[in-house]
Amino acid sequence: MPPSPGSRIPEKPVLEGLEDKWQPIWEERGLFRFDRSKTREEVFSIDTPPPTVSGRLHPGHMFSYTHTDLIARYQRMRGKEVFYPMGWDDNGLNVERRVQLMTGTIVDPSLPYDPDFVPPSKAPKRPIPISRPNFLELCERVVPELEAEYHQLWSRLGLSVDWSLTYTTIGSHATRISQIAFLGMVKRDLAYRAAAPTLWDVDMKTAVAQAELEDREVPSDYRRIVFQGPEGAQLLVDTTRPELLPACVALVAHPDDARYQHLFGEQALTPLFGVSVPIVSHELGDPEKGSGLAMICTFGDTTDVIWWRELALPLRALVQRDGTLRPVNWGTPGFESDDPTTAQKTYDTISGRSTKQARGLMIELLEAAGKLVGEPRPITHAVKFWENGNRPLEIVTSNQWFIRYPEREQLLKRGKELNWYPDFMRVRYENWVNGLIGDWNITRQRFFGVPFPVWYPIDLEGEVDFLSPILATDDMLPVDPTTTAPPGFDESARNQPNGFAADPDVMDTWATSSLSPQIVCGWSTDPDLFGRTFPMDLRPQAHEIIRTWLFSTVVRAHYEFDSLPWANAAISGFVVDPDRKKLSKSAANAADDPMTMLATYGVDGVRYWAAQGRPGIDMVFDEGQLKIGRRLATKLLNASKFALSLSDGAKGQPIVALDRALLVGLAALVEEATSSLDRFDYARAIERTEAFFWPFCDDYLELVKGRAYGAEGDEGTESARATLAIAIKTIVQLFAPFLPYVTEEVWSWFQEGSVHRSAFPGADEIRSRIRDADDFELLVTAGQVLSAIRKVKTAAQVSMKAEVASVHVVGPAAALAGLESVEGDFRNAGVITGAITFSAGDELQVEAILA
RNA sequence: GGGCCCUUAGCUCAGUCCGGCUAGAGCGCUUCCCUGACACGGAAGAGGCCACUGGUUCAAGUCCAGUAGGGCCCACCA
Repeated sequence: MPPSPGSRIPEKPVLEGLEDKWQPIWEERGLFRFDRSKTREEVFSIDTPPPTVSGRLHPGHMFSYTHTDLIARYQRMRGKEVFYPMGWDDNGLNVERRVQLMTGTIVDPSLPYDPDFVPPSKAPKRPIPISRPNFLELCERVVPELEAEYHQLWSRLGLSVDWSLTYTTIGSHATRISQIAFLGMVKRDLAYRAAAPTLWDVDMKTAVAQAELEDREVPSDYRRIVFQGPEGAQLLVDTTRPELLPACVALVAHPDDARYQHLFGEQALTPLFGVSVPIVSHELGDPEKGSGLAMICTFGDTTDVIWWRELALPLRALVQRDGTLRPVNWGTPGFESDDPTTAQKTYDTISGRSTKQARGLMIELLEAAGKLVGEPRPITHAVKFWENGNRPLEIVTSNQWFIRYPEREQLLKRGKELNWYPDFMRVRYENWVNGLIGDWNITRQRFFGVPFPVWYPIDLEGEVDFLSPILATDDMLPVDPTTTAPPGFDESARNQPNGFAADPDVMDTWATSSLSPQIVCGWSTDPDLFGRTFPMDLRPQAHEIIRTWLFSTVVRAHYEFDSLPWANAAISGFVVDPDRKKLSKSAANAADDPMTMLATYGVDGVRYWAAQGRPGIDMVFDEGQLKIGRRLATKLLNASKFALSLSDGAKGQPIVALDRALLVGLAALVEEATSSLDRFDYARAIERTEAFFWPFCDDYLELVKGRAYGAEGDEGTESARATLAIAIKTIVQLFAPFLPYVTEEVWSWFQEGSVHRSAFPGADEIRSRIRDADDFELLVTAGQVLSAIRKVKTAAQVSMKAEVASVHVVGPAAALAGLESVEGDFRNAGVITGAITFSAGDELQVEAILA
């Protein structure tokens, strides 16, 4: 028997302080602790996105993470044991860059470890070069600080995460899982090492994956270069990259291009370098572009790579990893020339220069030699950048680890198996799958990341064989090959002839993130947990990383388990500013600082705002919505207080027609909220609940409060009290996933335990209290009558408690029959002292005369 | 170049799947009311060629075709 609420309801309930009151209690009681005795059928498991801890916190973080929590709290109330871990993505280039900026350091792998190194308190202008081990130490110190910031925000926001299940993508567990999965794929020949042309960021000096590319429009100039064709003919070739002329390996045109048909199979001579190159045809040649004849260089862009591969052209690579042109001896194999002396003299001018510097010099040289035709023609074209980079990517050839992509059809089939919310997001996945080129390069030439658990043999001459890896054994994992020797070797053989060399690289961050289900569910380490949580129920994430995180996770689960990693993917939208641009991380202002928002509008207010964002739909950041959320929370507090004080110890049954009408609407609401939340459409659920709640306060409460105040034992009074008790309990539960703090507070006034572990209301239970003839319309009509009476008072500019002498209601007979039963409630709510009369008519009309 | 989504009141959005009363809500605005849950409140009101053009239909915000604008994803960038 719950204690009487009267004693527990505060005189003046307020929102302030509810977070500080309840959050520690939830934590202390382990309310969201995962109970691993539950079976897979009883569990709802969530593959939480581990946020990259490198950026400034902004409203978008609260937005999408609230969405997931709404689902988690709902599923928990539906009786599911929710498996809701949280990860930190502290692995990868972004964090590495952040740590470098924060500490004012830069890694120089050639430096020895300095055990006494301490970074200056204020980051210096010029970064201090430090060793790789020193840098890793800094990361280990700084990253937890970054994570603490996020943890503070998440727990304040009321995320019902089980914080004992926290993981990091650089931690030893994630490292071990990444390495086990990697070695397994190598053994099954699903991962392999190869030298290949690779998109390369010359500033960060690392390979960049297709998924991290971004096109940017940049200005450039077309220059028209004169090649010498057969029999001295002049061939005009347009290019934006004249500096790559010495890397030219062929000229190409479309097979149907009449202007060049007679030249296919012939040779041309490059100007200045005198290199003989074939004239070839390929479908990708575009007669509309420039002269229709293009030079193929190794490598200027990804089309060059396609041409080079498909036409089996020779390699004449010049661009180095730092973005400069490497030294070349002209006249030697690979660089044959009709005139090696001129070629060398020309090339020496640009050798060692950056591609940009070389471009200017090459144009001058060509001009001086009379090999340029016409003026530069400025264009703007899309150039590939690393999404966080500053200079265009170059293409260099190096040794990299690749994961083979599954067959396209299989990937598309997985995409169809997955339930997408909203469904149209599947198209993005399919677009990406259909555009895949080559395999997935998972190598990064970085320092802060999961190392490859491999070494390479060194022969007697001291040459490293980078294509014959020595694999770590599973019992060694996690392993850092730069500090541990491979099986069968002693540390003294490191970097020695007939010894070994460590793989110098680390894995791409997605190579680890793609294993998030494996990491959290205990794959290969905790088979019992794995059996209770995998395949997971839900992957919530943003649409921008469908092509990366979602896609790569599907690939890994496909290989490892021949299944999907989860049944459902809920894709949230972005928070955008009023210009429809993604809310910029740099445009910081007080209004969109998360902690300020939470303090100003309360957590429940902020969560209300977030819940407006429907799955997959971007939402404009609007401070007004936060105010509304706060208002709703306050209203819930006050209305609950009132309803509970009236219904204290209610023992009767809802027998009055108006009361039963309310329950009809309530049951329908519960049904709609349930089906919406089952579809991850939390926005609709709260919208419907709110649309029920306000008229409940304004009309129903006003109508019945007089009756509920009545004498104990009176049937009408008992009916109103019983109905209020049912209604307020149900409403509080429906709001609970959205407004966890205020609902928990109200719940504590009249119930034991937490609302967040209570059973979500069922429509059938409510319907068991009503009869078929009951109709919600009665309440709607009664509300209209009440509204009409208020209108008269408003028009007369008098108080709502002004007395009404008489009321005459005209309306359809069916409506009137019910309304007559509400007469007493009208009297109380409308302050009607005189007669209330009814007469039949077509439309509802109300005439009220003030006293 | 291909694709997806969006366009409804000054603002932010429901309603479109499955066509059906006079197109809804909140914010903002105007006027009024301190009534015994709430003034961090309440009441009432003004405000809309549902982007445009055609079609289907007894009936179109809703279905079909096209156009324009915005956003995003993808693409071979000489």
